[in-house]
Amino acid sequence: MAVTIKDVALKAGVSTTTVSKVINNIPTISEATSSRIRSVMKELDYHPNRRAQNFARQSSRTILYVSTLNKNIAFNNPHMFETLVGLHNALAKKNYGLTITSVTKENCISLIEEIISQKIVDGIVFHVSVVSKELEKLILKEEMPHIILGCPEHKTKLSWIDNNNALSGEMAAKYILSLGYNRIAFIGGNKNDIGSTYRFEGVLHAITQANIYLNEDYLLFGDSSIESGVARMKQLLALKVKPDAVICANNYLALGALKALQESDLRVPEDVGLITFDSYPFATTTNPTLTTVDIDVYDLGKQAGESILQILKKPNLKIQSYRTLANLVYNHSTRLPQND
Amino acid sequence: MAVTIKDVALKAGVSTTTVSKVINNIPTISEATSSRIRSVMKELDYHPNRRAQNFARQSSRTILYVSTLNKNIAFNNPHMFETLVGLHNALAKKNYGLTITSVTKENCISLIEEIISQKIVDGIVFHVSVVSKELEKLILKEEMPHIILGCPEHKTKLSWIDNNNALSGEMAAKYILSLGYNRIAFIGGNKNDIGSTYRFEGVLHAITQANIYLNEDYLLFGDSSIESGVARMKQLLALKVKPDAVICANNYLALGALKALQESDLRVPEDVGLITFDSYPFATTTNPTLTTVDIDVYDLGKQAGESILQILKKPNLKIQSYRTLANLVYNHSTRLPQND
DNA sequence: CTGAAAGCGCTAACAT
DNA sequence: ATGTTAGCGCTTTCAG
Repeated sequence: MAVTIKDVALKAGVSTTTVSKVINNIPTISEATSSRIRSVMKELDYHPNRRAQNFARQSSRTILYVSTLNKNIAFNNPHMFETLVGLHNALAKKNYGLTITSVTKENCISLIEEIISQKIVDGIVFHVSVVSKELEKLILKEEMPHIILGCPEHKTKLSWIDNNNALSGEMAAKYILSLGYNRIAFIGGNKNDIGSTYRFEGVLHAITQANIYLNEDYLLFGDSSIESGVARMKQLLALKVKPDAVICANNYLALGALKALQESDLRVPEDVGLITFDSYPFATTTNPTLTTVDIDVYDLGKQAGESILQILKKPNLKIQSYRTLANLVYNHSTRLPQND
Repeated sequence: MAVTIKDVALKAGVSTTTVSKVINNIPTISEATSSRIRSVMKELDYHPNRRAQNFARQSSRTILYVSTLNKNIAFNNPHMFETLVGLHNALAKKNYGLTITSVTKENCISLIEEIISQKIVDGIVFHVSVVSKELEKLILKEEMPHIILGCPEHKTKLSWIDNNNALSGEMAAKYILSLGYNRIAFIGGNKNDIGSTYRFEGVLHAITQANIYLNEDYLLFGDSSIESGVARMKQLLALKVKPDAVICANNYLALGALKALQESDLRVPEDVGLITFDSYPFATTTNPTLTTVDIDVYDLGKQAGESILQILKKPNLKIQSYRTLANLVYNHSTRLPQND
C-alpha cells in the first residue's frame, strides 16, 4: 500500500489532523511543525489520495461539461471545443478538473439525474443545445451549481453566459460603414437562428444610427449553407441598385456569397465588400480571405469556468449575461481602412 | 443527508453487504431478495454515492486524456477533438468517465507524476505530442495503465495505436491509378513529418506495384501551408511533362495545389486529378470539392478507448499497432470512376 | 445465499 | 497550536 497520512503523522510525531491541516494550508499551524511535516512528506514521497479526499470532503473539485458529442462534431463545430479548451484552462488554474460527457435528447434527463444524485461532480457546464424545460426543473430542484454556455431560447431561471451577438452585428456594420461602403445588405441565417437574429439587430442599429435607410430588398434570409449563400447573393446581384457591401450571418453564407460574386463581374473588395462572423478555418483559405467579426469562444469558455467556480462559492449567485465581446479580424474581403 | 446504502438495507431488511452486491450485480444473490432490494432502491430514489464507491474500490472508473490545449487548437487541429469524442463515446459505453487535462513541455512530468500518485484516474490516454523519454520512464515505473494516440517517433515500450498511414497512401495511389491517371506526383509535408513519410511509402508501394516509375521530378516536399502547396504545384506545372495526378500529403497543400491549378489552363479533374488525406471542413468548400482518403480519427479514439479498458483488465497487455483504416471520400477533384 | 466486521485515507467539529 | 474522535458511504473478506 502506498504511504498515507498516518505514516507522515507518525514520522513527524504529530497527529493526522495536523498533517491534514498542512496539506490544506490551514494557517493555524506553526511554521516550525508545518515545515517539518512538509519535509517528511517530501522524504516519504507522500501524496494525498485524491479519492479519499473527495470522499471525506464530499466534493471532487471536478466540473462536468455536457453536450451532445456525435461523430464529426469536431469538424462541424470546432467552436464547441475551442470553448471547452478555454473552460478547461480556467478550471485548471484553480486546480479543478474537467470531465466531459455526452447526452442525447432521449437520455439527457436520466443521465443528468444520475450524475447529480451520484455526486460525481461539483458543478456542471451545459451546452445550450441540451437545455430543456425539463432539465431546468431538474437543475433547480437539485440546486445543482451550473452554467449554460449560450443563451437559452426561453426565459429561464438558470445561469448562462453568451457572447454579445448584437454588439458583434453592430461592430460589423460600423466597420463596413467606416470603410466607405454605404449600400449595406444583410444575409441572415435561418429565421429562427437566434444568433443571426441578434446580429441583425446590431447591424440595423448601427445602420440606423448612421442615418442610412435599410433597403428592404437588401435583407435576405438563408440558412447555414454555401448554396444558400450563392442563391441570396445572386438575388442581390439581380437588383437594379446593387448593394456595395454584404454582411453575412455566418461563414457558409459568406463563402457562397463570395462564390457568386466571383462569378459576377464585380470585384471583392473594390466593388463589393464582404464581412461575416466567426473565423472558421476556411475563412483564411478563400481568395480574398474573409474579413470577420470573430467571437472569442475560447474566452467564452474561460469565463464560463470562472463563473462556475464563483457559483460554487456562492451557490445562490445567478449569472445571466452577454459577456464575451468580439474582435475584428481584418482580412481582404473588405477595402483597406482609410487613414485620415 | 441523502439516502444511503444503510437506508436501503434497513428498509429491505437485509445487510448493506447484500445491497452492495445487488448494486454491483454480483450473482450470488437470490432473485427474490435482489428484486426486492431493487424496488426499495427505486422507492427511496437511492443512487450509490460515487465518491464513496471510488474510495472503497480504490478506482474511479475514469480515464484521463492528456495533451497540450492552447488557444485556437480546436480550429487548428479539429482531429484531436474528433478523436477525443470517439474516445469519450467508447468509454461512456462501458460506464467510464473521461476527464481531460493539458500539459506543457515544462510541467508535463510533474503534473503526470502528481496525477498518478494521487490516484486520480484509472488510466491515461496520451496524445503522442506530449510523450517524451522521461514520461516513458515515469509511466513504466508507476506501471500506469496507458495508451498513446499516435506512434511515437522513437522505439518505445509504451502502448500506442495509430492509423495506418502507409495503407492510406497506398489507397490514394491505387484509386488514382484506377481512374486512369498514370503520371503521379506526390507533394509531401515537412520531411520529418512522420505521417507524410508513411503516406509516401504507401504511395510508392502502390505505384511500383503498378509498374509505374516515379519520376523524381514528381516528388516534392513542402509543409502544411497553402503557400507551399501553390509553390510546389507551380514547380510541377513548369515541367515539360506534367503529371496528370497529384497526391498531396495534407489538406493545406492540396488547397494550394488546387489554387495553382486554377490559375493555370489545366482543368481539375479532367486534365489533372488531385487527391489528399483527411477531410478538413474546407475540403468540401472548394470547387471542385476535394477527393480525400479520410482517416477515421473518431474511430481511432474509439479504439483507444476500447484498448485502455482492455489494458485495465490485463495490466501487462501491451498494444502497439496501426489499426484504424481509411475511407475514400469520393469528391470532385478526381475523375469519375469508370464503369466496365 | 447472506451478514458481520473491518477497512479505504482523509477531513472537520470539538476539545484541550 | 495541536490532538481526539467520529465519521464520509461503500466494498470486501471471511464466516456462517
